Amino acid sequence: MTPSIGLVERLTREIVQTIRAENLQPGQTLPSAKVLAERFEVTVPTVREALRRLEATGSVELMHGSGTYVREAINRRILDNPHYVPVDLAAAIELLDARVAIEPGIAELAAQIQSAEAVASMESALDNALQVETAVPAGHFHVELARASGNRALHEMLVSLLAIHSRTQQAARTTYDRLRDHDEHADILDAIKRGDGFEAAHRTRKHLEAIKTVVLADWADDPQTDDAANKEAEQ
Amino acid sequence: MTPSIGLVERLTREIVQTIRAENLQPGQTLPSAKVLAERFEVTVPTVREALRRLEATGSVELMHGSGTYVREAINRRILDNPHYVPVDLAAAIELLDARVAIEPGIAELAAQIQSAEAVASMESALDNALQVETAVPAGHFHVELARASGNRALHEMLVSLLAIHSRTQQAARTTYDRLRDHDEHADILDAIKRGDGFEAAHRTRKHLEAIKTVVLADWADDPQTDDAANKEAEQ
DNA sequence: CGCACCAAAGTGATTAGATGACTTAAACAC
DNA sequence: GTGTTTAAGTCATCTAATCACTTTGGTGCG
Repeated sequence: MTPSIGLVERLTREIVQTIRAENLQPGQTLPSAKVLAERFEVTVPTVREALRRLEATGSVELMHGSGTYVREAINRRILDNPHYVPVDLAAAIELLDARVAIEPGIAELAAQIQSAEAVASMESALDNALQVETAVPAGHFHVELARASGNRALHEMLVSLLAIHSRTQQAARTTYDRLRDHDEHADILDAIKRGDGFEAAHRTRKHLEAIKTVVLADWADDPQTDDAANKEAEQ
Repeated sequence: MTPSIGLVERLTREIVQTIRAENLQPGQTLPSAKVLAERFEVTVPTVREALRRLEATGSVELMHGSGTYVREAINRRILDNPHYVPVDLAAAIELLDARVAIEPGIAELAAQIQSAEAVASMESALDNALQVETAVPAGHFHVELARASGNRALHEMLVSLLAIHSRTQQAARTTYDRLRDHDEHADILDAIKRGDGFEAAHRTRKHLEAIKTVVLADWADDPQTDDAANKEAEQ
């Protein structure tokens, strides 16, 4: 039924199934390439090609001299393209538009769920943002908000959007006021804690639209050099 | 500045940049592995590892005896995890919930945009669905709807969601009435053509919730064998 | 005893060359 | 002109070896 699928692809699936069968958790190591090669009766280069596939999707990480480690993304459905080359500001705006489209719904779900620990995570994220120069990953308020929705697909989508956004030039240039950001997050969280889904959604939308406005304003003040931007836009 | 990044990862980036620099479009072939090896002054196995990474994310495809082809996903930001092992019905419901959360917003955007060609694509998808046993990919009404939103990130998210859903056992078992599906799609499209974003969003939400109801009903009638399901659920 | 240094083992990284299998298209025969 | 055959190009996989990095455990000095 699967007549002509390559050996590497089959091997990749077998490795994934092995990880799941042996219940290997993120952080744990896989057997060495040599051992895997013997177990699946292939050679080391073939195993390495399979591992490179898994590496590209963040399912594993190959660490020189140390070993091959299972990574979180093995449990993710939605990923960001690690080979995507970010370009223009229009793409950054597009990402913000996407967030405007989906995050209000996420906030509404979070308000309905009302998980205690999720609320705690969001409060924690609220504090962290004021102190550490927290990057995009975990601990980010919007990520915790998405986690609080209880829907892993939505959570993974938002993580992906933010990961892509962080690779954009505009990410660093955006100068959204730290305190204002904090206050608006607090307002959203407040609505969630009250279980007011409608208000949480509304505040989230306004918050993101405000960010978008700032980004656009920054752009107007100091338009970037968009050599590669035009080529991307016309396609 | 990039102290200890592997040779393969660097090579992968260089290949992507080469593709973009030479403006290679999906369907076109890359130079042979041997040529790439000489150009970047590495050996063939190293090139192959880099290509396997790109293959895992759908950016390229290696075809035995033919060549290495550029694929559409090289322009995608959001991907579905090709190594994800689908499991239980709960995950399928989660995907539908995610769609309920984001698709109404997409429909609203589509109604605001009102692209003529996008509307044509949706009408085409409407007809196809009644005739061909169209699978998940292009031509699917909901995919065209997402495309009509004008936001590529949203479009890619929906494609990813549907791709994952298609790999679920429940995908085939869902027996949503073909005619009812068509009629509800037509109703959504009708609202979009009128520019009524609110109504388009509302009808989209109702449509997806109805599908969810049917899936749940199917499950109640004929509960599946969920050996692997429980392990996933408790985590 | 405790700490620093060092050596060895394990592992991944990369290279090298060779063989096999598949695809495509050109050359050829009919 | 059509069909077959042949040859070249390409990916697929293997074998073998060397290099680089990490970790660990010991060894010896203080």
